[in-house]
Amino acid sequence: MVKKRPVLKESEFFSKGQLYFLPHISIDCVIFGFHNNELKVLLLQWKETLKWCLPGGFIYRDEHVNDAAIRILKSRTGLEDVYLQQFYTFGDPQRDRGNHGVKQKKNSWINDRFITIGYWAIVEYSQVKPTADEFSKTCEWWDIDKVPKLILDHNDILKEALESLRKNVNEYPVGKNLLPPKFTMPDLQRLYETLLGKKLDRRNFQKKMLSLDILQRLKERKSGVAHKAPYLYKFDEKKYQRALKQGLKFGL
Amino acid sequence: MVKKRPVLKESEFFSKGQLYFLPHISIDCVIFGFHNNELKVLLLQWKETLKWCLPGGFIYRDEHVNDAAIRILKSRTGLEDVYLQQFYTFGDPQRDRGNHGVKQKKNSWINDRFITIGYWAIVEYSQVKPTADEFSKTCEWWDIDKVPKLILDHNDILKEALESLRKNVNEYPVGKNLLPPKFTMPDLQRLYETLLGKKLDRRNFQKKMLSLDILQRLKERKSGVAHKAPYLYKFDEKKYQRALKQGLKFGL
DNA sequence: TCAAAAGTGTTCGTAATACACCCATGG
DNA sequence: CCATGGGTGTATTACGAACACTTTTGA
Repeated sequence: MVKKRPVLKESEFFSKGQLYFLPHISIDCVIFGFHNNELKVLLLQWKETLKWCLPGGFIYRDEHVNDAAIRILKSRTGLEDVYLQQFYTFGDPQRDRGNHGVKQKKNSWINDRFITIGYWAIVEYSQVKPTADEFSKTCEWWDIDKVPKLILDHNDILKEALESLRKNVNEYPVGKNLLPPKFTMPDLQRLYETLLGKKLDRRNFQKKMLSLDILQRLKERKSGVAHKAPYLYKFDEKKYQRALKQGLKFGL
Repeated sequence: MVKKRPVLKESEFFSKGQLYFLPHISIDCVIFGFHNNELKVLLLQWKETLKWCLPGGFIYRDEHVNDAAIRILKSRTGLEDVYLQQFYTFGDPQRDRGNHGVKQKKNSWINDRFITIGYWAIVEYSQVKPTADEFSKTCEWWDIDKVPKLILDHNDILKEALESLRKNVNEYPVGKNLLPPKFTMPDLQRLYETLLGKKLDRRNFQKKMLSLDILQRLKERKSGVAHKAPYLYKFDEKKYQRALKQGLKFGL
């Protein structure tokens, strides 16, 4: 169980000269969603500079790094129990060499060198309530192809996260996390096509997905659509969990 | 180019009360070798407690984390330019919960909580000169199946490293790094069998390896062996590099 | 009524798997 | 001289890729 932590304002980061957080170490989260057949990523905009960045935060001195990532994720999305994956730790001493830094206060601990631990998460778009933090003006979804220049090395981090996610696509059924509970086969295909960046054959795709034996076709069809109405599917929870344990391969 | 760093004794870790290294962050290296058809890992033994651990170290305040890993690796093996891979960052606040800690000096910075960044390396066994550091008595190769209880969570780290290495086996030709320049096809097969933990068919293995078109068969055969003398192979440097760029799949 | 999208099934080629024969060597 | 390990080739299978026809729907 993850310990509850108060949300601190910057003025409360210190107690008797002692920083609540570990110095020099931060966490950055790349939060992916899927909507309108587009892959989205959640970004924050700084109040003063109006520059964009990945949601991130620091680690309490007695907090598990993974718990810190969960906490940060929850504070920006409102979601718990999401698929969250640590993918790389960025340790360049000049991570701000691109000159998109956010130096704000002189001699602040926040201007020290930071090593950042990168996590990515896949979440159900419609469930997310994007929530800004104390330092930021807004928190918004961005189309992955339209992401602006971010602060520090956050564009690099995003790039690496995407690569890591793509590698996972063939080993983990990401649909469960990125799609709503009920979805159509074409929906699922769009998702994979977007993630993999290539077109897939409709029929072979369906065959492969069904052969994994983790989907359950519902009797209903999608209503109010043009052309022939596609069936709705959902993940069969039991089979899904069983398949996860023994590790399933996609090979798309 | 990696900056040269002096090897500091513990008494020299501080200058005017300022620690040379980043606090709370360490690096641990899992260094793999292959010898006598067995997968080996390089371990250090502490002088006082005689407990074993992974080679590790700290990060200079202005040093790239990857460079720190390279530096640590070189100081324990004498090798540069090895295949080194960051695989996970371990962030449990009670990493010493197993009670195999090495608390030595009270109130020392070294007893603080540490987050450690894990790297694994694959090296050519015969090229390595295992070298102990200031704190350790010896530095030795251990059979991967006979590794003793290590300090802190180092057994976990080793386990994760092995898993990460195994995942890489199918995407990276590890033979080049783990075998001597000249080797036989059975040698290569033993390596893969050890890494994957399963027997492979002799003939299919050879077919697959040759089909990758990165090996070059030499005219010589291995001498002084019982039974039919196997051919020697080496990696064709050009083809090897070309294959690496376009990414080759093994599927073993 | 017809274009566009969805459901279903067949063929084909390649790649993985299984397996058999001959050759060389040291004990 | 034969048991053991190594070199090479072939049959079989499985899976992914390519592809065709029918059905449904709203504009």
